[in-house]
Amino acid sequence: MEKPYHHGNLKNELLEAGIRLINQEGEESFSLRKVAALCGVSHAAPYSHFQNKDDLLREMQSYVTTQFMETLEETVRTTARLGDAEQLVQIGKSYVLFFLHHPQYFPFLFSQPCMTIDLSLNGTGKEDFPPYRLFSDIARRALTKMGYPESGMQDAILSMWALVHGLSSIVTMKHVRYDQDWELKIEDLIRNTRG
Amino acid sequence: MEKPYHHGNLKNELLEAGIRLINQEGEESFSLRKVAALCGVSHAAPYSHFQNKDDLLREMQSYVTTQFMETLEETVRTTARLGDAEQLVQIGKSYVLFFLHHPQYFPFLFSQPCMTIDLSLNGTGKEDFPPYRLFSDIARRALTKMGYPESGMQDAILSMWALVHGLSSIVTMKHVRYDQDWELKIEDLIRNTRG
DNA sequence: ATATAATCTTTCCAGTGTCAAGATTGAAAG
DNA sequence: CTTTCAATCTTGACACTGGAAAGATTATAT
Repeated sequence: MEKPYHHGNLKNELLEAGIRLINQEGEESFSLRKVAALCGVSHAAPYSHFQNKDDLLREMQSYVTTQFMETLEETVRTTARLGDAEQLVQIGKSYVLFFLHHPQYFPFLFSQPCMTIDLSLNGTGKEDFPPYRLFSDIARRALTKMGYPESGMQDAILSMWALVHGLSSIVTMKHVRYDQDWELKIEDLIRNTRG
Repeated sequence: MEKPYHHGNLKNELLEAGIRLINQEGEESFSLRKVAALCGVSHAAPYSHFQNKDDLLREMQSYVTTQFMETLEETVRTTARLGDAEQLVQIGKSYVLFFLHHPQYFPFLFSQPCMTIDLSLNGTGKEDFPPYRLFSDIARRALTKMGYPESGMQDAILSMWALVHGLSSIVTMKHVRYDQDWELKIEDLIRNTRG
């Protein structure tokens, strides 16, 4: 069983091995050569599939963002019957839990300028970071049904997102001590906060 | 005018040159050797004052945290006459503005596990990240004066801090487009959100 | 079967963090 | 004032990193 010269599925394996590395050791000790070694391939092989290290990291971010979106969309589906306001709470919770379960993903996704979010008034939102866009859509629908005025809509959404995103940031800090159940706490905090 | 063999004030200059580097080029392209070169000193000279690169970075974080605290404490002083609730809003605004004005500081301070925050019930808070502790103290006083029950106090503080911290995170993302005045918006958002 | 393009390896280079050995100097002790 | 010593700084080395260049191998199209 000789190892073939051509790997066959190297690009995907590089992406997944890279993400595994991020999860285990964090962004700091990440290196192209380690990822190549994990795939049993020479240190320059990745350059056939990625322009450079940053390109690999960007595609990894995109890969993780897709996972993130799938998690959120799953939550959208399973909470469809709960009503808009409660669904919004659950999306927020799902958002924070994703990072609670994968703490390394938060700095990985947000330290670098990986995403675009257009908060300008004439922005279409088409190019926005998909998780933000999903949260924003659900929030807008919930607020609209609650009779929230369109004038303060974007601000309200922004402040709710800031809460959820800030909680994610806090929950993923290594040196934050908390002796209770984050999952319960997160839900409480989101539910009891109104923009 | 020969350069003396002994620099005289190298430790402080390394810290300040390092922080200048962070502000200009960000954390990514930061290197010990560049900092040494900026101080006109050999690449191994920093090892007389810091154990290693991480040690230098930690002291830089501590230095920046002190600046941050001075900014917040200045705000505490200048808003003392405004009443507790309004003072809390201004502290929150000051928190976010600090990072709006120094965007590189946010990932620099919070990507790595630089700080301790004890949210457990029996925590004294003595070892907490000072800016969080200051915010927490002001918030507790304001909420108490407003008759907020002690039972939900920590949660309320946490959710307000999450908002402020999350806004800081959002405001410092390079690819967030916003065509209006962040300063006004930040104040609005904090003022109109209630835990 | 041959040519071409894609994929992978090898080799090299500059830059990095870190360590060890030595050079220079300020400050304390005689 | 001289000697000693510890602090500070330099030089040189090492392993590791990202990246470029050139060549080897193999799949695919013609």
